[in-house]
Amino acid sequence: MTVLANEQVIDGKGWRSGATVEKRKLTQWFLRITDYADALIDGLKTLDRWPEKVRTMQENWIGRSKGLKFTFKFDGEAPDGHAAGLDVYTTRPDTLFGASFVGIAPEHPLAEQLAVENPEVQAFIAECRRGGTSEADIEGAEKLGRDTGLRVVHPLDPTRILPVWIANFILMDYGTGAIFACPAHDQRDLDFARKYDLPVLPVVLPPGEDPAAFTIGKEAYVGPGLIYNSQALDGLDIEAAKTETVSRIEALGQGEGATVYRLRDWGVSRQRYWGCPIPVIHCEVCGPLPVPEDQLPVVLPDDVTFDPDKPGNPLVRHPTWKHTTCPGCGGKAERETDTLDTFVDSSWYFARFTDPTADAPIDKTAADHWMPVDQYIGGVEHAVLHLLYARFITRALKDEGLLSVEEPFAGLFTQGMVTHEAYKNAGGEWVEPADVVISVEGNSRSAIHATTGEPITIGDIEKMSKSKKNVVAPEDIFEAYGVDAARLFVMSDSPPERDVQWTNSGVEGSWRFTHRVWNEFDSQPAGPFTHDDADAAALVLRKGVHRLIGFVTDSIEGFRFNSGVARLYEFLNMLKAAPAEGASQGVLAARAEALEILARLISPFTPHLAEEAWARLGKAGMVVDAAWPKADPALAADDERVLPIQINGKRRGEIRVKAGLAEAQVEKIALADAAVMAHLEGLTVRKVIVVKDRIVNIVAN
RNA sequence: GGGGACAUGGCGGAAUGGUAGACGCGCCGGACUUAAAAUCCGUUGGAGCAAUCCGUGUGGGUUCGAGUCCCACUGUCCCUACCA
Repeated sequence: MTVLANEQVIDGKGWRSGATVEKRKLTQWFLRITDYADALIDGLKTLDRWPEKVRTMQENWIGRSKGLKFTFKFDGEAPDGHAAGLDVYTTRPDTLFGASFVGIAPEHPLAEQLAVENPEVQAFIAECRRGGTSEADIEGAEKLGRDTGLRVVHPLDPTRILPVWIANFILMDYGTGAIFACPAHDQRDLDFARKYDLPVLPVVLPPGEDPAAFTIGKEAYVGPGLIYNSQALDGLDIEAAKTETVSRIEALGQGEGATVYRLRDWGVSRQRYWGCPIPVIHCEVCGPLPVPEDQLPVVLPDDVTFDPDKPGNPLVRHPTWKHTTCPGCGGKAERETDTLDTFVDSSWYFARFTDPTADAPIDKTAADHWMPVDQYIGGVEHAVLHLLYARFITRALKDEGLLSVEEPFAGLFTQGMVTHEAYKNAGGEWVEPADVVISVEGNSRSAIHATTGEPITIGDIEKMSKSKKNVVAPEDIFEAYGVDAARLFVMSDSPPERDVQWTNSGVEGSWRFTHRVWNEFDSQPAGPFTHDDADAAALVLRKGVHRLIGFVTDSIEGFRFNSGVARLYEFLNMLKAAPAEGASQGVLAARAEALEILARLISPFTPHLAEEAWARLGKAGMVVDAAWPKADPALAADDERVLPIQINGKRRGEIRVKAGLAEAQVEKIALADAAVMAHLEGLTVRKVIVVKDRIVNIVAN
C-alpha cells in the first residue's frame, strides 16, 4: 500500500453544490497509476488478441502527449510567491511566436491569490464555477475571460509583452493549468481572442498561400505548412519548428520538453460500507500508519445500520469498529473508515482464483501456472476502467514480486448486449413487451396493449433496461421455450460481439430446432448396424457429419457461434432427408454415427438436449465428459468440386471436376463446356485464369 | 471538436480478393384437419413469358475478377471531449 498510495488533502474547495457537502478535511487515498502511464501504453502493443477498439480507447484515455513545459517571466514586479514566473504547457511550441496572451484556469493558484485581493476577480471565478461543468453544454459554452492586469515577457522575443488572462476554458487538471494562446492556430484561443479583441497573428502558412495575403477568419488554421512571422523559425516545417523551439527554450534554462498525460491518479477512497477497508490507522501523534501485516485483513463489522435519514458511510457511525490502538505509539487511534473502490478487487481476483484456498492473497506457484488469463470476455463498457485498472494492478503486483506476468489478459473478447424494442403508450409511459400485441400487415407493424387495447408506439431497439421496461423476464422465456432454446437463439442470432435483438419469433425457430433434433434421436432404432460406403446415401451422410465437425469446431474457436449453429441446421436438414424409417443398413449405420457426433457438437449450444440425446443413444456417462469428436480426414475431404466459369468476370456456367485437378486440365474442360462455348462464340480467348479448386475466369473479346 | 466502428433481401445475418444473399425469421403456396393450432413439403433480392439484365449506402480507383483492398462523400452507432 505504501508503495502505491500517496496522500492528498482536499479542503472542500472544488466541490460542487457546496451547500450539501459538509466542509471537512478528507484524507483521500490515491493509487499512482500515472507512474505506469508509459508502461500501460507501451504494453498495449503486446496485446495482439485484444480488439483494436479497446486498445485505442485505452491509449486515448491515458492520453500521452509530448510538448514543452516552460516559464514566462513576469514583466515588472511578480505577484507574491510567483517570482519564478508562470509555468505553461503546450503541444504546439512551433506556434510560440503567434502567442497573443497567456491564459490561466479559474482554479489556478495565481487566480485564487488574485481573488483574495480583488473582489471582481473573485466574482468572475465564482461565475466560471457556476457555469456548469455539466458536459452537455460545454459544446456551446461561451468563452469567458478576465484580464488580470499582469504582464509576462515572451521568452524568445523580450520586446513582446503578453497580457495574462483568466479564462474559463482552461483546465486546471491538465498540464500546468496555464497556457499561451495562439489564436491563429487554435479554435478555442481564436474564439476567445475574437470576443475580447486580442491580436491574431498567423505563424503557419498553408501550402500555396501568399504570406502577404493570408488571414485568419472565424476558423483557426490547424493544418500543415511552413512557419513564418517567427524570426529564426521562419521557413521550418511544423515538426522542425517544434524541435527548434524546445531546444532554444532549454538553452535559455526556461523550460524543457515534457510528456503530459490525461490520465489522473486513481482515487480509491469511497465513503461507503460496501468495499474492502483501507488498511490504515490514523493516530494524532504518529499520523496515518499502515495496519501491521499480522492484523490483516481488516474485517468489516457485520452489525452496521443503514439509516435512510443519515446518509453517508455507516462505518463512521459504528460505535466501536473504528476505535483501535496506534501500531506506532500504542495510543488511542482511529481506523480509516473509507473503503476501497470495488474496481480494486476486480483488479486482482483472477490471480486469487488460481488458488482460492491459499493462505497468502496470491499463491505465486499457482498464479505462475495459470496466468495470464487466456481468454477474457466482457462488455465493452469496461474498456477503460476495469481493464485498465487490472492491467495497472497486475504490473504493480509484478513489481512487488507477487506475480510474474505484466499483462493479466492475453485475449479479450467484448460481447454484445441483448436488446429489445421499447414501447410507449399514448400517455408516454413505457410498456413491457409482455403487455404488447404486435400485428404485422405487409411491411408495416402496429401494436396495441394486450389488455386495454390502446394503441402503442413502437420505439427504438435498445439495450434491455428496467427504466424503459423493454425487458423480457428470463423465467418467462425458460418457461415457454426452455433454457436450451433460449441459449441457442442468443448464440445463433448475431455474431457475439454484436448486440442481439430479442424476438419471440426468433426463439421459436430455435425451439423448433430442438424438437427436430430430438425427433431424429427418438426415431433412430437400436443398432448395431454395419457401415456400407458403397451405399451412396450413407456416404453422403457420413461425409456431411465429418465435415460438420470441422465447421463447428472452427466456429467455436473463432467466436463465430452463429455460423456454427447455421451449419448444425444445415446438417439437420441433411439428416431429415435420410430418415430412419425404411432406411438401408448403411444409412442406419451412418445415422447412428452421425447422431453420436451430433450429440457432442450440440452440447455447447443446447447442453440439456445433448445429455438427453446422449442417454437416448444408450451412451454411458455424460456427454459433457465425452471427448470432442474428431473428423476422419478421408471422409471430411471433398473429392469433387463444382467450379464456376466466368467470362470477363461474369458467371456463365459451371463444371464438375476432381479436387486438385491440374490447371491445364481444368482449362481444357472449361473451354469444352457447352454453355461456355455458346458464350464465347465470336470472341477470341485472350487469357484463362484458373484458381485451383475455386474458379475459372476466361478473358475474351 | 477528436478518435473508432459499421452500412448486404421485408428482418437477424452468411461470404480466406473468386458462384452475393448460407442458415434462421417472416411472407406466400401446398399437404394433413370438419376447422384452427401444431407439424410436414415447397417458393421467396428486383425486373422480365423467357433468353437475359440489374443488384452489397453514393461517386471514383486498383484487379482477369471487389460486399471484401485504396481515395472521396453520405448516413448510423459507439467512445471521448474546451486535454492547449
